[in-house]
Amino acid sequence: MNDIETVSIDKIIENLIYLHPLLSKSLTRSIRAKTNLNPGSLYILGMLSKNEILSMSEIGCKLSIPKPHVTGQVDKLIAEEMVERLFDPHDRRIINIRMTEKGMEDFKIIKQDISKDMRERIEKLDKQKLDVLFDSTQQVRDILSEIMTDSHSPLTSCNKNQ
Amino acid sequence: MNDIETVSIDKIIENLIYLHPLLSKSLTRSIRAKTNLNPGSLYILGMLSKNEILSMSEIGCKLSIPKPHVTGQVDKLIAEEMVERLFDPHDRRIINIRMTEKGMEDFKIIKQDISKDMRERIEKLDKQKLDVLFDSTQQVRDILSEIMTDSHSPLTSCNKNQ
DNA sequence: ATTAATAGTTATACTTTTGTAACCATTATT
DNA sequence: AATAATGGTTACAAAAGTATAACTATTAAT
Repeated sequence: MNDIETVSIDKIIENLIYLHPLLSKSLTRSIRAKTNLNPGSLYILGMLSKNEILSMSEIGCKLSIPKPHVTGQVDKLIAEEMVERLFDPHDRRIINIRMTEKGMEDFKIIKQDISKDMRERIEKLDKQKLDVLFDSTQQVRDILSEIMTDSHSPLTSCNKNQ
Repeated sequence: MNDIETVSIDKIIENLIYLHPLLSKSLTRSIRAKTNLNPGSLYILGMLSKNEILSMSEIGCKLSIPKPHVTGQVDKLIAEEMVERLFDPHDRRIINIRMTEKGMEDFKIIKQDISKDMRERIEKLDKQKLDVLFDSTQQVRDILSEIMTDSHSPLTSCNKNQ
């Protein structure tokens, strides 16, 4: 790793640190204002929309949520009938979670609702900046999703008490 | 706003929603583990490193933090001697905040500390992906910083009781 | 001069998030 | 068969963020 790359990494991290509160406030605020769900359970929905079936542990692993917290969040989603438990025939300890049809429909609407404020801001951008934002968020997402979740590494990294 | 642009906006928002928990867990966890500060006060430092001087209200405005909360967070930073109060000669109601030398040095070290875990992951990327991540985080940051903070709009949008 | 508005603080209550320890049921190991 | 490890739950405590009302000091408006 040479000097130029080290400087790049510093800058990347600085960008991410700066970016986070901007996203955080906007998202959590509108999630709370416009849905009955809390941010955490919504992120589980997001993860389930990318991975059709996940066990409780896998959810905790991918989102870095301690296991007891996963139980609570999923309970809320089940109460709303947005996800369902599937019992694993091969290992009766495992409980798999999958979105229901209702969950997918609701999630779609929720995403539109919570994005309303942000949408109004984004709509003011000119075509060129819109394209840039589109491409760059996609790239950040792809790369971070690759390195930040632990799903690509052996299960051992997720076997802690979380 | 045509259909293609609408679809782009949907996708951008989906990307940001997905991105958020990935950043959130990693950052807040290491902030707690490696500093005496809480995430909120660190975000204030981040904002002050981009805007040399900000009043209490402007801080709350830019980070969407209610005013009483700003007081508490800044108090913590002052206790650590990382920021200082400057009294405005033109309007004695206003208290401006600026990072101290110590604050800048500490902040630099803190950033390195909390980025350690993330750095290890980013370092595994090949040169090409590193460059892409560098450019795209920069672009997301520039554009979001433009539209997500209220600093570009008339003060009226920040004069609520926050 | 009086009133209204602004900047910031104090105090309080509340919700959300986070962390941890102990526990049960099931499966794997020896 | 006994023990250890895993997946998940329950329960509780601590930390952080959020919201609101009431207050002081200062400035602006009439």
